[in-house]
Amino acid sequence: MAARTLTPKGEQTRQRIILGASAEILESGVEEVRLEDIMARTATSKGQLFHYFPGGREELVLAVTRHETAQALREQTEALLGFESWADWQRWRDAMVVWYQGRGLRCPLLGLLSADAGRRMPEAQAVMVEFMANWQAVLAEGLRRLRAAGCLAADVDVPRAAAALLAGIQGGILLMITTGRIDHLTAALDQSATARRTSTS
Amino acid sequence: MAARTLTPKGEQTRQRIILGASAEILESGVEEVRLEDIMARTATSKGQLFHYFPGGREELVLAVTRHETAQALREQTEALLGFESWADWQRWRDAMVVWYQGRGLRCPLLGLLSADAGRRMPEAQAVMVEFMANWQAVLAEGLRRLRAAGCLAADVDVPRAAAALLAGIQGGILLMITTGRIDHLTAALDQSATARRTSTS
DNA sequence: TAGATTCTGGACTGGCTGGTCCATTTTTGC
DNA sequence: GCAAAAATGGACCAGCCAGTCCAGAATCTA
Repeated sequence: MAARTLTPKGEQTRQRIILGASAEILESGVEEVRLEDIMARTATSKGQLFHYFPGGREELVLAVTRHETAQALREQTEALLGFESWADWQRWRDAMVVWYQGRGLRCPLLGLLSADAGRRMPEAQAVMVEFMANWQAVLAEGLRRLRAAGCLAADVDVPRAAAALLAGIQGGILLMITTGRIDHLTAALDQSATARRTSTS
Repeated sequence: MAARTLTPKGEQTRQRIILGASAEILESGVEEVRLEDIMARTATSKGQLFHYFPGGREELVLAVTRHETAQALREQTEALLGFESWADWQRWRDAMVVWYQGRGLRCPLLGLLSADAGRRMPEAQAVMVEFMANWQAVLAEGLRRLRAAGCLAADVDVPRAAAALLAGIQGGILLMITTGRIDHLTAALDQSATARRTSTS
């Protein structure tokens, strides 16, 4: 917020804190993470934390939220806007599964919007809302391309299908985190497209 | 856990605490609720809280989790095991939407399994896992009945469809809580069945 | 080089809140 | 009616942790 001047070194430290906090949150969840944990992981002092994030814990979490959403949106955009064939969809679907498996069935974002976190941090929630809208738009564009390529029935309501797909993904991830199983996610991903498929590849 | 003797009066107080805690959690989220809030709402003292829940906060939350999951499962079972026609499905779908709207787009359960809560309270998480499995089974039975009634294509993979449906519901609720909109939930519910429908009613 | 600015470290504080403890009152069972 | 058991009220404690503060080191700028 405040237009403060940061030296290169300062900028570096700031980034290190965001990355460390991000990792810490992924592992333990927002509520669970203590400033001390972040200090330990990033080898910083309390003075530094409040120097770079005068708003304290809340501002830091907000920065992490921004960082993670931007990252995720970038990756999804890159993957989905290239859709031109059924194989592309399959690749993306598989990549999603692998991505989460590689992270031990955790999600860097879902921990950020636990039901109550939003109430306490409206700014972070706003970021999440915007992120979801953007992701949905990207999903819609991907589906539109698939439809254009003839992989989906011509009468598919793309925006609505994208909404359902996003819900399926989120629920799949939630259930993955809760149950430790990934089959809800795969089932949701598969249903979203195969049900509307015009023909088998 | 401990086989303690409760007088009718005691049992009544215990129930009052669970109900009050449940309402408080619905409104503010698990992490946000303080014992003091529950005491105020239920007109009880700290002595009573620890008298009925020797395990303290954690035991109380566990009791609430058990209470809410049992309640939800009862309602869903009642609704879904009666499925005999397409109209039944429509009624259930509409009822789901109305139910959440009536609660101000909140969910008594989703707040209980925020990503990190599970790590801190494995017992509550286990209850949630079991609940999800049961709900999914009930959904599967509902779909099976629909298929038997000829409302769904005969080749629908019911267990997998149920998994996808559950994911869609959870994600829809999550997005409802986050964004304040209910259209993801409706899109997920509708897609799950309409895509597989054999014919229009 | 010198003064200003930024960066870093860490001791300290204040409030919050879960949990303990016990005295008192009410209910139970005989 | 009367012990015993259960229920209730609330004062008190202790640990945790975000946030404050300031002194000193490093870095920039002129």
